[in-house]
Amino acid sequence: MKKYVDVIVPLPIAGQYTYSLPAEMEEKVQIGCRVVVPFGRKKFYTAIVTNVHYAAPEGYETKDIEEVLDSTPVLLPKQFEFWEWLASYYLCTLGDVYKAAIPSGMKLESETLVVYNPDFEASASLPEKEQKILDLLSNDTEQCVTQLEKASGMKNILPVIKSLLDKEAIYVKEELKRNYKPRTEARVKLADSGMDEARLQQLFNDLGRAPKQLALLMKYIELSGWVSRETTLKEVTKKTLLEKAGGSAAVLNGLVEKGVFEIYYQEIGRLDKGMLKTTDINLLNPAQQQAYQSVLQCFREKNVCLLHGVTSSGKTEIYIHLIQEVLKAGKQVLYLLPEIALTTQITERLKRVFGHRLGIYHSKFPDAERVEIWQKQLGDEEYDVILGVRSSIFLPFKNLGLVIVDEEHENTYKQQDPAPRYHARNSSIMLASMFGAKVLLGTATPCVESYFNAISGKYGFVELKERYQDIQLPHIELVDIKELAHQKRMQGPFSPRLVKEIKEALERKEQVILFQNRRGFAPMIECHTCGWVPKCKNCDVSLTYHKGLNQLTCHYCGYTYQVPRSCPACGSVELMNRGFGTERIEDDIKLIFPEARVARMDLDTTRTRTAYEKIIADFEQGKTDILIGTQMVSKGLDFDHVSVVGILNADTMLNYPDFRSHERAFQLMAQVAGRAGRKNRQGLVILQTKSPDLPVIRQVISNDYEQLYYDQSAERQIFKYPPYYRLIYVYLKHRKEDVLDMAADAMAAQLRSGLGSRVLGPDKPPVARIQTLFIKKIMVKVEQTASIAKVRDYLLAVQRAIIEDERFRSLLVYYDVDPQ
DNA sequence: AGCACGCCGACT
DNA sequence: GTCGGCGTGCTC
Repeated sequence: MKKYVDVIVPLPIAGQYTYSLPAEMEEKVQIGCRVVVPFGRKKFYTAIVTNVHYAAPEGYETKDIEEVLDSTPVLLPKQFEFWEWLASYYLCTLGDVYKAAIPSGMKLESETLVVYNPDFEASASLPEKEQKILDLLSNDTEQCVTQLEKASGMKNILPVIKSLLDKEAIYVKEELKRNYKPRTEARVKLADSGMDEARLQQLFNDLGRAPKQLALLMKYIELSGWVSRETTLKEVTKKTLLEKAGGSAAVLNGLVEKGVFEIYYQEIGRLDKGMLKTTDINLLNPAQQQAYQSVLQCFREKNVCLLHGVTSSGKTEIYIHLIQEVLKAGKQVLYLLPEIALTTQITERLKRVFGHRLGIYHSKFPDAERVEIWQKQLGDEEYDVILGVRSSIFLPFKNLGLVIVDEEHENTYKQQDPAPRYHARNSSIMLASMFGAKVLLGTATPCVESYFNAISGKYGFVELKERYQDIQLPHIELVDIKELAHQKRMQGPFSPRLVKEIKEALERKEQVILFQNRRGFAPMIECHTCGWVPKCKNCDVSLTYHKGLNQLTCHYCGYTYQVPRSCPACGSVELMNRGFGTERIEDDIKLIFPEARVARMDLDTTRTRTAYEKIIADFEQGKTDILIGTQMVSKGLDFDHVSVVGILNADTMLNYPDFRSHERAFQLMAQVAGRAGRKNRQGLVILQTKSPDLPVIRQVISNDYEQLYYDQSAERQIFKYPPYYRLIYVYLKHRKEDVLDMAADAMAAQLRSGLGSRVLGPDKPPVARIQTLFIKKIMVKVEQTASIAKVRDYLLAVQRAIIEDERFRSLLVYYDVDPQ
């Protein structure tokens, strides 16, 4: 009987595809293995097998599997179950989940291969370029286009290839290229396997006139342990041999040519083997000890526990003790951190304690490293502790015992743009429940939903109010910049009070952090005469001016524009900058304090991992006096000499049109404020705002999270927001605005017929056009008690009905479940 | 997502 | 008359 497999392809298409198996692959394939499949006319993809069966599909001819890539599954049954849950909960396809879950090195890439046609006879002489390519191919009959380009030294040979193709001198073959190449290391061994004392002596004599080669040989004899007559010689790498013997590669090559040495390549892992020797873990102070015991107590009854600990209360130490406990029981731990908080400070701390049992999964690491971690977790020597970012919830775990979600309130745990739009915190709770594992959520400023779940008894709840080593909380001073601006007493973005405090801090040789949650130079430029503002042609947003590049940039699509010399609307040459971005703050502060050493940390200055680490290291070592930055400066960093923190403009955060804006502003300001003041010294925070009377500002000043929570939760109950209701945003996109409007109205009406007043909108989102597509948003608010499966099925049914209408065929629909 | 097929405007 | 624009539908 013929065997068939059902597979997931890495594309945003619903459903799975069925392929037939050639007889020789029948035994090889298993559920969870990767296979290469032809898809469409000429494409090949790496797909994942979800089912093996004998049921021939009806209605179409199956294609054969091209290749089976694994002999054992790379996707475990629990993982697949988790993928299915994630796709259904977040309303996306399994293909979307697959794309996000698996490191790209484990998927193959299609690359065009050009093949020589030996039967070709030219009827006339070929153009020079074509002949050259053909000659190259006759030597090596299968080469890829990039290879040929390099070998011929010609640029853009595609037209040449095309012409040759038309003449049938060559043809193309679609081949899959393995992205992931194992790393190899060059090693040296004696070419003569039967080497003995006598032959060696002979060799020494022969090399008498080549002292450098002789020295190298002697070093090899020493390093390999040949002298001590060990039965198996030690492996000697080319690198160490050259280093220790002080020879050059040319000397070694000489010996290889004489047939003394042979070079061979050994596949090696990229992963840091880690220190085997680890330090003892720190003892907990009484407050930590008590919190630790309470967490353990909570886990007896509840599966999730919220640990609310003020900044600098030493939560990490509590995590370490818990991990130790779980490891003793022979289970694995997943420790999640938001990307910006995954710094060397924390990785070093954990490495010291867990040594080679710890694996780090970071998106800024090379992909090959992520592939190796994945493979390692499938093997017998898997890491027991994974410290990782959002996507590490997709790693294969065998016996997960605990998930720690540090800084659980961080909204970067929610993936925004490409689907799957999943929340790593919430998804990890599901993942843990599949393993019967526990989840610990830790933060100084819990997200309203988590706090609600904690005080309502759904989660366990532990508080830690004492700061480690009695570090005092900073003193926060409010400065009303609206009043000061009226009196024309502001120096750009700085109040006189802030300038004074910075000056004094610098005189005391202390450091300053300035926080402005906007990158670029100016959020927009404006014509002084007519008020014209340049906008992106693809998106409905004003452009940000970047002085360093002297360009206007769209922060939504990344498109850049030249700065106009004059206003295209009225011709005036008076274009002014409006508002302040981090770049402009940097310029202004340099004018006021020309002596100070200033650094800026935002998305633009930290494109690479090293750049980020350098800025941090310089600041830590006191090489910089003032650090200006976006929210990046607020995360997971402990600096010892910061005495003043300036929050330049709280209003940009507070005015954000979103039900979470006050919660988020509180979290951000509390985190930034926490950077001020260390041992024995109280730090000072200058909080500049135009709305000093807002309750949230008072709550920041008194560090009163509970009051914030009660205000926010009351508001959310009235306006039907989480945690009382579950939110789903339905996004509709279309190239034509009028079609979009009609479709959105039709869809909202149809949704309302089933869900009534739970449906709001359609609305124009703040950015109503991105990358030439117009956008509308419908908001759906459902009761927490409602069946999410029913709501999901209803949404999808309505979507299908709308797409049926031929006017709306090219309408794009996607969902954001539990939007952040 | 790609890619092919198919139907309408500006060019040899 | 055709080349090429993008709107539409399909991929086992």
